[in-house]
Amino acid sequence: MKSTNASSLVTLARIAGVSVSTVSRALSGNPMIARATRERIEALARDHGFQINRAARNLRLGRTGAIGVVLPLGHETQQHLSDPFFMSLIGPLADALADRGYDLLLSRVIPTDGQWLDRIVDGGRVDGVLLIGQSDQIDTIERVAARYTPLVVWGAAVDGYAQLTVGSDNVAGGRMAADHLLAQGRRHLAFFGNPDVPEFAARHAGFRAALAQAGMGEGLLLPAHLTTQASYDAIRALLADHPPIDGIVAASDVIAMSALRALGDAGLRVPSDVAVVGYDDVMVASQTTPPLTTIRQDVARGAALMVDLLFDRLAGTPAASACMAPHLVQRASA
Amino acid sequence: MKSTNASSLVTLARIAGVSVSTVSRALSGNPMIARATRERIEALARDHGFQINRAARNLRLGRTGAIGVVLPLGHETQQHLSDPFFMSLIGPLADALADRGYDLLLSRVIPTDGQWLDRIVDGGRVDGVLLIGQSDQIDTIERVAARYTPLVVWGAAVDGYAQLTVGSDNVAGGRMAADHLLAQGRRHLAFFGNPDVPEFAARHAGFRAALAQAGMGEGLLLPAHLTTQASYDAIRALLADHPPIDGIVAASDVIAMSALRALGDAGLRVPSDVAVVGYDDVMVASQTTPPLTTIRQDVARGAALMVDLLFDRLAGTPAASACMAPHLVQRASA
DNA sequence: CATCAAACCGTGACCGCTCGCATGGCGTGG
DNA sequence: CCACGCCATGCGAGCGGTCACGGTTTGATG
Repeated sequence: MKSTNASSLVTLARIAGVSVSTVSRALSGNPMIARATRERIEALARDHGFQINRAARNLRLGRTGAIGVVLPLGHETQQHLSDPFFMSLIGPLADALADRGYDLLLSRVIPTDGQWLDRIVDGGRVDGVLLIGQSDQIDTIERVAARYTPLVVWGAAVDGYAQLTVGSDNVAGGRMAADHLLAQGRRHLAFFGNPDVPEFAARHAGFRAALAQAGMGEGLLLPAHLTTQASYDAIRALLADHPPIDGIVAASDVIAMSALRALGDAGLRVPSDVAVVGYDDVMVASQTTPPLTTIRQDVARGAALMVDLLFDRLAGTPAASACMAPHLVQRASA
Repeated sequence: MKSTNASSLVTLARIAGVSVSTVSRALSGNPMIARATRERIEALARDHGFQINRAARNLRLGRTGAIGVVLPLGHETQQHLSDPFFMSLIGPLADALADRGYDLLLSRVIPTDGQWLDRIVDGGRVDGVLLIGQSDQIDTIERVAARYTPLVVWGAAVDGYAQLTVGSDNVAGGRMAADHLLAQGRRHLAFFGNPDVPEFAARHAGFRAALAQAGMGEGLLLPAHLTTQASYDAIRALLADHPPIDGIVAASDVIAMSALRALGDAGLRVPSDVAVVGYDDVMVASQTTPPLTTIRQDVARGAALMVDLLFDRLAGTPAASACMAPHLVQRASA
């Protein structure tokens, strides 16, 4: 008997022969309503395809019912491409938020001033914010996080910063990548990635720690940008000097892919001449030639964690930054 | 004087010394309000960081202020990975909708029955729906499109179907890819892709048309799935028979990348032994080895078009499906 | 100086929902 | 048999806007 969509609670109430408030309570599972009544009303609602008006409900409850998911694109102003790793977080986030009855309000921002995040949290359009990556905006984020609690960011937990973060242990990941290369007998390692991005800085720190521990010095640092063309160019330029490199740790798979291509174009073979390990294990990492050895982060778990922490914050429950252990996925590039 | 967020129209009205309705009208640009008054109120609103409560506004106006962007994942039930091409559409869509003051409500659905789209459009949570891809759900989409007009789908315009679509000319694209291979002297062509997806079917049609015109017969069809592993396996299996293939048109870049890897693993060189052309020109297409020759679709323009058409529909203006010309991006794989 | 439009602005109802409080019905002890 | 308490339900205000309608100025005009 799927009839025309009963437009409001009053319609349903009239049909059921009870008051509006009874219907409201029945549908929201309020125990004050007798079981029989509730079940009768629920059945009626189902038959008439009735769904509560969220806008009205949220207005009354003084909330928006939406969570902002924002992608800051601070480090890549020339192109609008977003990192495939971050894009892959969005799907699981959408699912997790939907499970909790919240809408996901997506926005991308290219930070032009220090106020971009203030505008979002003060806009009154969301009950909380999930930041996908710190980009090079960690200070702005920190300032806002100090006054706005329902904010969770994917990225690095940096000492002295209070922002609530979820991420993998980037130091461990960087170390893992370097150790893997060292274990293969590689001796001249380079790290490709812009250390202005906190996650990359942490990976670089892990990389250096591994080298230091092995007594291999500092290693080389190439602060490659995230855009593919820029990093390709930078890598080509570096390679032109024929530095004695036999192992590369890339701060992301995207950079690793640029490296793969640059190495190939420079006549170097991977992994025989130089081994490459990436970071993230994005979907295409297994499809490169050779398939990319990389440090995997658990996207699905990370998304779930971010949402959990955010709702802890919304509920006033104390919440602590979460750090997940990354692990090495060995393929052919190293 | 950025003070505490003036919480409502009445607060601002009190501050401005006018009535609530005047503030409402001033802020919505109603010409009934004197210019001076309006500007004064606008300044006040700005100073106090006041932003209109969208939930209340939308409730009163009887709309939701949100557009649903939905990713149907019909053809890839085992994995949740979404096609990078579709993911890349989301960013520009978010921007275009934000420009129009609408929120973007993202959801992914794995169609389990024929009602998934009905639930979305009848849910009353969105004013319109943008479907990212037809997947294998074209009939469900068509049924809903017949009764629900604010619906635009990215995909193929199929003869006899009334749904409003935006997409590139897939037949032309498929033909273009095949012609490119034929022009290089390739004679034994194969098409990799599942023709249950309407866009892929159209690309395949173009592929066959090109072969027919060149008198090269039908070509080979491998209905590869979209998941990378499945398509890789299928391609390896095909290659194991050593068919006389010297050119491959892949229905998407993701499939092309699987093909590249499968060919390499089978000891075949690209492009000398077999040339490969992909479809979409996703970000990583330029990073494969060899870089992928592919058929490019203009994502940004497509996103803008989808939003334009949707708002035409919302306004009651007649709108027609749009078809954009694809073009060949020649790199090294063919 | 009275009159009247035009131009502005204020009043109040209402969008659909939630929840504090009032109310009705019924079982039970005195 | 009545007073009392408790449980299930109804009443109505109000969340923050919008807009139809009516009221008040203002300036031009007879």
